[in-house]
Amino acid sequence: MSIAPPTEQRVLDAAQHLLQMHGYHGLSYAAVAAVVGLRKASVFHYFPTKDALARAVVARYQATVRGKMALIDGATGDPHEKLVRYVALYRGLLERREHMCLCGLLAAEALTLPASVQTELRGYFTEHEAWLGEVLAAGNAAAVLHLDGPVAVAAQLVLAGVEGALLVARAHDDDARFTTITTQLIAGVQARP
Amino acid sequence: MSIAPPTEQRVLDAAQHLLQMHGYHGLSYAAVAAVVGLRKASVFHYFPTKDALARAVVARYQATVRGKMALIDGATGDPHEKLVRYVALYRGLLERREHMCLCGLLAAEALTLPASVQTELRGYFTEHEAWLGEVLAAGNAAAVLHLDGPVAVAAQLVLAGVEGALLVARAHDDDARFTTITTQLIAGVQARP
DNA sequence: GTCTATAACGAGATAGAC
DNA sequence: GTCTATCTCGTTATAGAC
Repeated sequence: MSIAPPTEQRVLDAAQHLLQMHGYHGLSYAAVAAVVGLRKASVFHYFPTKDALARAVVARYQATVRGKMALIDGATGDPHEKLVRYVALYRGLLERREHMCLCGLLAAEALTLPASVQTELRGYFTEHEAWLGEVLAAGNAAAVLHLDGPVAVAAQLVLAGVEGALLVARAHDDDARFTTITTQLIAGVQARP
Repeated sequence: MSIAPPTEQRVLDAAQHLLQMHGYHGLSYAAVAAVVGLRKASVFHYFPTKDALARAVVARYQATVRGKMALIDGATGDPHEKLVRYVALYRGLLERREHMCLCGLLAAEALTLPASVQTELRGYFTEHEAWLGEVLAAGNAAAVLHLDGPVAVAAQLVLAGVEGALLVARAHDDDARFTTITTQLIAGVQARP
C-alpha cells in the first residue's frame, strides 16, 4: 500500500520537519534541498517563493490533522474519550520526534509571518476551537463533562492548555511533561461525582 | 552590583523588543543598531556575539519578572489574589504592545537555540513553576483554592495555560482572548462553595 | 565608544542549458 | 524536472582609524 511519494511530497515533508524544528525564519531552501537530495533551484521549481512553501506545508498539515479528527469522530461518540484521543494526537508528534505542533510554533512568530501564512494559521486555531466546542458541549449536555463557563471559553482554554503544554515541554526538553499537564487539563473538565 | 552604562541598556531594550516580535532567528545586529541609533560595530562592542546578546536579554527579563513577583508577595498574602496579579503581569505585556512573553516565544525555538540561551530559558520556567507551586500549595492549605491533583502538576498546568493563552491570542491577533482564557484558568483552581 | 570598511558566508530568487 | 551559474542582498563578525 505504501508507494514512494512524489518529489513534491518529499519537499513538503522536509520543509515541515525543518519548520517544526527551526520555525519560519530558520527555514531555508538550501536545507530543504539537502534533505530531499536536490539542488536549490529544483525546490524553487515546486514552490517559487518561501511564502508559498510555508503556506503549502501548513495547509497540508491542517488537512492531515482534520482527517485525524474525523477519524476520532467516527471511532467514538463519547466526548471524554474524544478529548483523550485529541490529546493523543499531539502526543504522537512528540513520539515521532517532531517535538511541537507546527501551528503552535508558527503562532509564536505570527506577527512577523507573511500575511498569507498568518491567515492559514488563524484558520487552524479557529477550526480546532470549533471542534473542541462541539465535543465539550455534547459532553456537558450528557453530563459526562462539567464546564464552569461558556462552551466557547472552555474550548479556548483546552486548546491553549494543549499548545502551552507542548511549549513548556519543549522548553524543558521533557516530553513527559506534556502528558502530565494534559492529563490534568482533561481531568479539569471531567464530571465530578 | 554594578551600574550598567545607559547605552548598553538601550541596546538591551531594542534587542528585547525585536526578540519578542521576531524571535531569535529574526533578531539582527543591523535592526538593533537602527533602533538604538548606532552602527552595527558599536553594538558588537557591547555584545560580541549574538548568543551573548540574547542571553543578556533573557537574564535581564527574568530578573525583572522576578522582581515583580517579589512585589506581589509583598503586596498580598492571599493566594488567589497572587494568581490574579501574576496573570496581570502578562497582560501588562499585551498592553505595552510587547504581545508575548519573551521566554514563551523562545521556548518555541528552543531546540535550535544556542545551548547557553536554552539553559537560561529553562531556569525561567523552573523558577515560575516553583513560585506557582508555593502559591497553589498555600491556597490549598487555606481552602481558598482547590486542587484536583499534586501541587507541582497544578503549577505546571497554570504556567502552560498562561503561555498557551498568550500563544493563541497572538495567533488570532486578539488580546482579549488572553484575558478570557486566563480568567477561566484561574476559576478552575478556585475553591467551590 | 563610535566610527568606516570589509571579510566570509548564506539567504531568496532567476536565467537558461540539458 | 533537474541542473549549473549567477545576482543581490542581509547576516555575523573583525580590523583598525578617530
